[in-house]
Amino acid sequence: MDDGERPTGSAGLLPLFARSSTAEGLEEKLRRVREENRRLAATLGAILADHPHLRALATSPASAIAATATARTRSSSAANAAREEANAAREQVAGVTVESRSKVRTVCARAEPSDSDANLSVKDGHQWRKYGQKVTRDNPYPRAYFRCAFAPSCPVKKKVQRDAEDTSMLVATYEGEHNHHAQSPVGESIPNESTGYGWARSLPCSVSVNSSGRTIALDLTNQGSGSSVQAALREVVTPEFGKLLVEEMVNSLKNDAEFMQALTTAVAEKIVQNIPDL
DNA sequence: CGCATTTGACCCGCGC
DNA sequence: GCGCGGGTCAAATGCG
Repeated sequence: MDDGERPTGSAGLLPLFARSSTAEGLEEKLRRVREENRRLAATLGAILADHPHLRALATSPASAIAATATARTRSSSAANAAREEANAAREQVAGVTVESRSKVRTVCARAEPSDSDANLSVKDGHQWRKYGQKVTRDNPYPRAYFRCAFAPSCPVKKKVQRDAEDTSMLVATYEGEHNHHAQSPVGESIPNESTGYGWARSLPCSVSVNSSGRTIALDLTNQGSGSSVQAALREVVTPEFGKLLVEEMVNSLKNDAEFMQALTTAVAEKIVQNIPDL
């Protein structure tokens, strides 16, 4: 997508990370950063003020967004796994439900239209090697078993199965934790097509959105050249689409105090990194 | 030819 | 103890 294009919903979002080719003074940069911070804080404050009901939703494990995806999940083949994790800590980002216990996470993601039953894939920045497939009793669609292919010693396993009732949904269950960084040896790049799992290990927030728009991953540690929330959002299929995504993301995250704190911290760190002399 | 995927067989845990 | 079902193994197969 053309860098010049920008989803309307993200207009003005974090322009501070835009690369400056000029040798404009660090002071000026700092001023812009501070101004941007003020704007962001004001915007978030206004949003929170306008939607106090979302605070209650966000603090409830059965929050609205989680309910949409989770309900589908639990009513189907993934119900057993989901029930087993009834006491698990829950994390969520718009459109994606992650239920986690210490080492088990269930992730719902919209399947790519091109995904066949034999080609289930939930991209998450890791390389996986399929080692088995099984048709389970309560789901006509086969369950695929994957191991992390990046490191032979990596204990992480992943199960992916199409939802029996909503076949456009994939349910991925992760077991264990990667003992290496989320990176593939041959660079399985996931520019705008990944599902969230990395946030479990890193602070949110670069934004990766799959083409269906139901899956968003945030990873602030993923700040390659030109990479930023703004840049990532530019890769969203259409400006309208991006706007919707932004709204959904904001709605689901803005009342999460932990997320906001993490976001603030991460943004501050990035500012410091971008201004070495600061 | 090497590597990833497929797929049938086998193992193991759990419920009856 | 037995049967069932989920999970894993490993040989066969396909593909680049």
